[in-house]
Amino acid sequence: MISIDSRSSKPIYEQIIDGMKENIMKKILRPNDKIPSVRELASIITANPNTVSRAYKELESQGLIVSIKGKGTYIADDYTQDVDYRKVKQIKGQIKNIIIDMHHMGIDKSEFIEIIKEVYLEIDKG
Amino acid sequence: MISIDSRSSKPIYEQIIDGMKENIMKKILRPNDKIPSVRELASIITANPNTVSRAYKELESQGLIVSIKGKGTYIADDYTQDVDYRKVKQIKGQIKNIIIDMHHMGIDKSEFIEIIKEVYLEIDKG
Amino acid sequence: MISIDSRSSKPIYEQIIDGMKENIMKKILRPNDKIPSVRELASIITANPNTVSRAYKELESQGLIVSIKGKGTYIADDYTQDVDYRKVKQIKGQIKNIIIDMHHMGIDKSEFIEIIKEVYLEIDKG
Amino acid sequence: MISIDSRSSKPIYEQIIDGMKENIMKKILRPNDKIPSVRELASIITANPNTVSRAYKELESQGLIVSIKGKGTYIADDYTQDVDYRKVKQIKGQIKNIIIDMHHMGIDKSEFIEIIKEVYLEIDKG
DNA sequence: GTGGTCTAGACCACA
DNA sequence: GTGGTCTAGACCACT
Repeated sequence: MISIDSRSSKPIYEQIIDGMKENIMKKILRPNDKIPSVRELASIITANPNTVSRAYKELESQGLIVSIKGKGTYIADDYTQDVDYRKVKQIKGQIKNIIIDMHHMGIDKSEFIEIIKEVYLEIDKG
Repeated sequence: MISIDSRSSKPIYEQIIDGMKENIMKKILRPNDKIPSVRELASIITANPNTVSRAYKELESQGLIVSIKGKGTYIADDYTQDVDYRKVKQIKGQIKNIIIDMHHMGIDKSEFIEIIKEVYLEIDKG
Repeated sequence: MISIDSRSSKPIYEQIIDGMKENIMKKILRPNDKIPSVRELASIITANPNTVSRAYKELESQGLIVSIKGKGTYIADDYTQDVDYRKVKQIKGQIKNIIIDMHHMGIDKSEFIEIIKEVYLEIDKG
Repeated sequence: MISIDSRSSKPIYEQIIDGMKENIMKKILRPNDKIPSVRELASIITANPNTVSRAYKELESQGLIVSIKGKGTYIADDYTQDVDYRKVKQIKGQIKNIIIDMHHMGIDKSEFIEIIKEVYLEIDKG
């Protein structure tokens, strides 16, 4: 369900967050679904429960999942967040750097938008 | 020439790299232009020379600038890099995460592409 | 009579306590009314009897309900508690935190008092 | 600057968060002020650095402070957040319970609003 | 058994 | 020295 690359520089807890979000977007996980307990997932991906807990807490603070003491953790009912303009601004900065890198490899605007569309297709397929 | 936000979470050496690349893309810096020495730039942006040095080393290893002992540092002649498929793949991963975050805020494909176009406009203007 | 949100972060026994208090405040439950037994209520709201029992014990220790062995559980005769200054002080602490959070969202004193009044209306209506 | 009650049931990291927010609201801490490093504050309040770190991370994700690796942590420039309707709704639930508790102690609407005003005065004075 | 909190101690990236 | 990440292990509240 979630694949972890322990050799990646991306922190494990972020990989869990991203993996979970991807599963939700692809509707592999749907509202009210139960997800693995902190300890279960930790043992599946051979990570420390605290690491999984941190990811779950972050997902909960973003309103994507709901944790209930003594019962378990569930996908939230309404997982559509409001548009966070601070976040959009930050993402625009990321995109700017990507565009500049692409430019230095000779990839222009239309080619870049093609790449974006490819990624959308990959998400839909995967 | 290069603006540093010391309160950003992005490391200063990366900000220098990105700023330099942006200047090259905007043709503010052209091939064979002389750029400030490590110490000069460090004093201009009030950073540690070690930090500037790290940025220059990175830029040189990417072939964007050339250091000539006893003369100074220059923008490389041919600064168009080859398409590095490993890098493209890594960027696709970044884009995937951005798309998923956007999706959770209710921003779909066409709106996202609009945002990309906005960023292109901002780069051209800026 | 009492609605339980099993996906809330608030413990179920607290939801039972709060629900019971709300019913008393709204005069849906009046002094000497008989309330469901622990097992009955547990089956109604599909909770563990231990959980309901804990809530009843708490309510009884606060003097809001009375259990009579072999007969059942009843709303207490005089359910008006004395003003507990320790509790008022603790609630003031809660309010302080709420005020600070509101302030950071740009909600000032008069707007906050409006919100309080809204809640009073909702309780009267509900 | 921040007082911790280790005997309180409120987690230490929340006490740090609330204390910091209070200091910001009272303008004891102003934008761009440097706050104690994770290790410093941990030693001042005799808590574990991880605990302080968790509080700082939460404050950063709320946009109140900015952490810079290798430099330190600072009060954010613009600490006014948008109105978060999910949070307002959650707070309304808290207020509802407070109102019900107050009612059971014979404290009615106008008296309750008086208490709110008292808290505002205490914050301004303190 | 489930999540929540806390401590202790380690290693890394950055300035 | 500063923050960021991770592990290991402990205790508590809730079901």
